[in-house]
Amino acid sequence: MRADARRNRDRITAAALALVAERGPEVPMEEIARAAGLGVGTLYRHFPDRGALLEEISVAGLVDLRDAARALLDAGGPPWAAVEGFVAHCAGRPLALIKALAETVPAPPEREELQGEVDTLMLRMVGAAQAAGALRADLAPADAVAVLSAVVCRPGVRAGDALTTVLLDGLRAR
Amino acid sequence: MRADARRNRDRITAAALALVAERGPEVPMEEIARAAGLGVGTLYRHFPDRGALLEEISVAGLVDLRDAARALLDAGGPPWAAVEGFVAHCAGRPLALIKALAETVPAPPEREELQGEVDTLMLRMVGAAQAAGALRADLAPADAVAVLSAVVCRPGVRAGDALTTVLLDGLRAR
Amino acid sequence: MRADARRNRDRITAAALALVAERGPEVPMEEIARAAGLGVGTLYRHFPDRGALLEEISVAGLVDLRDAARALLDAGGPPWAAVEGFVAHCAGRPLALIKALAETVPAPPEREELQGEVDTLMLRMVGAAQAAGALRADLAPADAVAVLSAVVCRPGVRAGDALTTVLLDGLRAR
Amino acid sequence: MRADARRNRDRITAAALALVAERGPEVPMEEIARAAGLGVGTLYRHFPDRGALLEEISVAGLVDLRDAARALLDAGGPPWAAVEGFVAHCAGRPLALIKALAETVPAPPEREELQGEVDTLMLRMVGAAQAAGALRADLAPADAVAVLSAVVCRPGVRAGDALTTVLLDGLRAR
DNA sequence: AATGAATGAGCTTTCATTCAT
DNA sequence: AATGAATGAAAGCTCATTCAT
Repeated sequence: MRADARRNRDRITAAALALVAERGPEVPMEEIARAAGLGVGTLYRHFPDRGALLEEISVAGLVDLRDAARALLDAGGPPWAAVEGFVAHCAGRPLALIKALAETVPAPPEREELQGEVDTLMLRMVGAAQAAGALRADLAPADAVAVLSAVVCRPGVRAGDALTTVLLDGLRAR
Repeated sequence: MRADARRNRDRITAAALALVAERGPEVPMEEIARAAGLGVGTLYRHFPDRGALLEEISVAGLVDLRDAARALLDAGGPPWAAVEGFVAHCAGRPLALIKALAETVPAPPEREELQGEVDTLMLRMVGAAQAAGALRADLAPADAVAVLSAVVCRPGVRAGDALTTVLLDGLRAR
Repeated sequence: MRADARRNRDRITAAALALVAERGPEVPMEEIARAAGLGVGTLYRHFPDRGALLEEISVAGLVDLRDAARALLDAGGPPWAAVEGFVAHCAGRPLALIKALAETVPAPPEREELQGEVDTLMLRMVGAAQAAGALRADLAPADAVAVLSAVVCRPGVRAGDALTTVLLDGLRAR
Repeated sequence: MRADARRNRDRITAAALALVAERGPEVPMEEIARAAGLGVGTLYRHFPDRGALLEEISVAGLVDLRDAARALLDAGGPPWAAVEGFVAHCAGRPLALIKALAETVPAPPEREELQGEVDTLMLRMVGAAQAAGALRADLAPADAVAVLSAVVCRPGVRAGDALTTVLLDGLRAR
């Protein structure tokens, strides 16, 4: 792939991410192109249709999530620190968007798989924290994961804000 | 207003609520009309444009919220019970939708005012719970309200589900 | 169907027939609409997409062909007269167009069936003429039908012109 | 012109001929280029626009036709044999396409002239056959030429097929 | 008053053509 | 000279809204 094509592709995904986050998944393709400083035709050369573009965005988000979860688990610190670190990592990322897209765009196999990896990693994270007695034991691991996901995916969450504080306190073993 | 007109109007708002909740705020007007068992023309007789219809939905939701909050406060029970009662009341209502609309559709004065009333009532509810020592005191009331909103605005929220439990536990004074 | 809708539908098919015959099956939909004195939206209300419109045209053409063939057979005149009459009927109709469409647009069951009826009727017509000793016997009936179709479908054929004269003389038994 | 440029040009016209015959005159330029194993840029280096490419195709077809007609006339065999030879020569060539293009693409002077030459040659061929008593005399030469064109321009024509047989028999003097 | 047909602006997508690499 | 990326105009189609029936 030519260097300029690569650069343009990246500009497009960045612009799309920003605009979709701000205005929803129906922003005119032309605006995305304009925001990327390109013509629509170029956008369509890189992504055959809107679906492909949205897919790219959601996949990139999941990759980021998976990598973060994996790094925290591999770091080998205290399990609860991994949970806190994960929440901090997610805060401020447009996960709401990614989740919304995951519901809108039909999932390609690639994304199914990624979603599965993320789920598995989060389950391990939560399970380890429970095993260490840091996370309350009266929740099924899957429920704890669901709680984490739900909070972390709200637009505008920030590490240390009231919601994450309450969430982490609510999850902690007494 | 004639009885049949009233009935038609109600059918329209019900259909719109259901369809917007299910398919997003861009559902074709024609589908809303069809779901209501009416022609588009009739829909437009009741609501001059899509904005007015969405507004109606969100206003109706806020009215319901305000009335519930007010009733719980007026009931005079223990303050924490009011908080739990509020969560229970909201369960199963499409508040997420209403909130989303509130961000999408420009707010008419009527809704601004309603929103203000709801905010005030929730602040009173939270303040009372803090005064009674039931709700942790290290949170600004406005932050506690934000957390409560987050609990209540999840689509599909149920009283007693994992997230509700965790967040209410996190809000409680130790 | 309302009277005005019916009228508009007919205008659309007439305009489409003329324009497609003149400029090929890719004429802008907007031009067809304009030629019919209508907006594009109306065109699309009647035909969900270009394919549906082309289909309508080709089906109408086949119906006409079938009816003509049937009438000539039922008239009970001399078999060769039916063949001549059929050629005369077809001359000047945009059958080339219909045939071209039949190759372009994927055939719906309705058209398959019509095509079958036309084929059957033409085979009967040709078979009768052979049985009567009017049409040369060294041609398989299906070949004779193919010859007839091919000539009759050329744009611009006219009854009595050189091509039809030569065709009929060439088909006649010596 | 360099040998490779020549080769590229020929590949392009061959690919264009095949694709246009198969899919109509609106095949994307990019597909023609791909079929020729080249980039679009190279295609445009050889032909300034689509019109020029189509023109090239139709001109090449007419040149072939003219040369064949001329050779048959110059061969000095029996006039009717020239007619049959002409039909045989055309079999398998996409003359229908060439004719269609001749109607679609505005004719440059070069093609006008070629067309004129072909017409003249065919008229001479037909005239000679009439003079020899082989071709029926009750047709104007131009009409006989039109019939001959019809024979020869069918896509898929083969010497000896049903239509060719019927029409040549129809043309023959009794 | 209800209906649903007509309108036309707006968005998606395609593709001829140009031009940087 | 060849390539294939970028452009933007044009065409298909959808849908909010209006208005004749």
